Amino acid sequence: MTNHALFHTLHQLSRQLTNRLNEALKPFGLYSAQWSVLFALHTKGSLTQKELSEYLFVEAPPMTRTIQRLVKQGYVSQIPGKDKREKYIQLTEEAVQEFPKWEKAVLECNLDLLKNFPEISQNELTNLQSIWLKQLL
Amino acid sequence: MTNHALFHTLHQLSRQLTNRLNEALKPFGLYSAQWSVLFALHTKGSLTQKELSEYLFVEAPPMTRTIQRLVKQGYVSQIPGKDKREKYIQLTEEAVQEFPKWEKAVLECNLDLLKNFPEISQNELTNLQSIWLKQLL
DNA sequence: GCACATTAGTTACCTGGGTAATTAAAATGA
DNA sequence: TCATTTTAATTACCCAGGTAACTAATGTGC
Repeated sequence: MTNHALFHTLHQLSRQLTNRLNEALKPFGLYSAQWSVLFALHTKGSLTQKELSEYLFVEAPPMTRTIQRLVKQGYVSQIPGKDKREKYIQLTEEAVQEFPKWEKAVLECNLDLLKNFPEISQNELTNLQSIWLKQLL
Repeated sequence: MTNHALFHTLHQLSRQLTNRLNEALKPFGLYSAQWSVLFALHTKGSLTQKELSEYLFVEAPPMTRTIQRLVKQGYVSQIPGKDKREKYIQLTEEAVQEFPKWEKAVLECNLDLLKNFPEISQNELTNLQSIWLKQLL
């Protein structure tokens, strides 16, 4: 069963990457899940929690928690929508100011993670993963 | 930054696979982390918790928890070693009996996950992941 | 032998993600 | 209109994995 190796390796890889990212974000008091939200908001602008959780393929409850932590840290604000069930989430000024530092740290982390892994392999890997993931969703 | 897609996709894939595996194990009251321990013990025989956590690249505390749950369910027993700090973990008779059912469910799950993903691609993916992971550890 | 360092395992507490049940607002339909 | 259903977000409670601090047993050096 070579299958087994496939699943096992993927799991290990995912954990390694998350751990390293958390390490890189530590100086800023941020965690990987928070970063994914901040990054999404930075590229997409204001989003409801529903839109955020759909975009990041995460269920609503963990999204609520991550956002609450970001609110507490002052990096994100919740703005009631016209539909009063919805809450629009957006970066605070402080977050917009700090963002470049965070992004730099993440990019350096990613570069370090990939430094001995040829770019061609990276692209192949991305392609294969995307194809598989698309079939699973 | 195509990098971003690489990390994001890998993370999504890993979560999908874990969720599906948990779904497949649900009828047996088992979870993915428990299965990885049961599988390791089935192929390697008796192992200390230290050996188990090193083999599965998991820290000691989560391993303790997973094992305690397996003990409670009667699928694993802890046997004090000659070195009284160590605990040897091994499958109970019940676990040995049930194992084939569990394995069948997992194999079917894996087959289903891979059914539309060509075998060549599977092998490429496994190779690329292994190479990358080896560089990270 | 005995003080000290190391090691296996545990405990407490954190983030990350999941489901089930709940609440409040909006949409629907007779 | 008003009862019913749907939906966004939350709460409570799981499992998975991480670090820090602790306990108890084993090694080490003097």
